[in-house]
Amino acid sequence: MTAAPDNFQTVRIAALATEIRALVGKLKRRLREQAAPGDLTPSQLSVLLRLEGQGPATTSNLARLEGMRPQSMGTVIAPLEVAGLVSGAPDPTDGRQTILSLTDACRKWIEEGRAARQDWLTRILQARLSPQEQDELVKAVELLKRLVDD
Amino acid sequence: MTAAPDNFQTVRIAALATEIRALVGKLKRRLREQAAPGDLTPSQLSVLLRLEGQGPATTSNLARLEGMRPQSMGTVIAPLEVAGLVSGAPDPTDGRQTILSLTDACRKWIEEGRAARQDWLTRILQARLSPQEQDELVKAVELLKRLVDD
DNA sequence: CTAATATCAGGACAACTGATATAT
DNA sequence: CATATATCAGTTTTCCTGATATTA
Repeated sequence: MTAAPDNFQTVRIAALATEIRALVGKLKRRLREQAAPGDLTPSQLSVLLRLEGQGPATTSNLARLEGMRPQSMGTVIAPLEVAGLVSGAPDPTDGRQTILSLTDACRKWIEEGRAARQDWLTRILQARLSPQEQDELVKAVELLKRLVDD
Repeated sequence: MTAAPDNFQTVRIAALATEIRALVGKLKRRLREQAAPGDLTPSQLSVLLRLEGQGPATTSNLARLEGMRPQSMGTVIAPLEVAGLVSGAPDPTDGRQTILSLTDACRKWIEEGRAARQDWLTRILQARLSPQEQDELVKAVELLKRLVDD
């Protein structure tokens, strides 16, 4: 009846992993169903955050960092260029590459958006979690980011 | 220069929401790329967990709980029935409905799986998080489940 | 010539919407 | 007849694989 502590730990973690899998699927569905027409996809948001935090990069560069194929990254970025949030300039030393960077309009948009946005996820985070719970969530997101980013 | 505290809070939460969006997209990709051929999708896992925790239910019932259309839930469940993890019996009092419940084989499979599974997510949770960080993550997952399940 | 970047074309998957048969 | 369940069929989205042009 009594399992070894190691085994108990493994069971606990496997259950956590299963919960995370189920949660990711549900969260994804909720985010999509609540999305307004002009909203950015999670992938597009991730790219903008990365360009903001780490400076200009190429398509292949971003694709590697996001764990995605260059072809897929191309389709993620194209709408961002059309929307004027990202602009591409040819690398002067390597004709194959195009250096992508945030436009000034995008930086402004990010700052304004953070202050003004009242979308579904922001609303329920604010309305249904205590400040302490919000802190816990911030920490957990950092943990998961570490695992996913490798 | 100094914003009101409320505004500061809103900015912080909006940033958290953006991080969560980006994280969900990346986690989903990682889970898919690491998935073995016979693995269940997040939706299927979520259904099994729910049937395990709350007992038998119908397709529409599950669809509502998961925030999904009944047609979509049908395609989620069909492979589970083929695999013998879920079985359907006609409701004796309402001929329209089919009551879905876990098979004994599935209960056994869940328990064994939790003890033995060494998939990608379980591995990195175990290898790259301290026990304390694992606890933090468990708490955060509970918080998000509460928000998503409504 | 080999390797890397970027892009074009088509495919797979998991959700979606619309329409239909059946039962309440 | 109005409502609810379940399912058939086709569409959309976002990623994928394979193939190709260009440059290092």
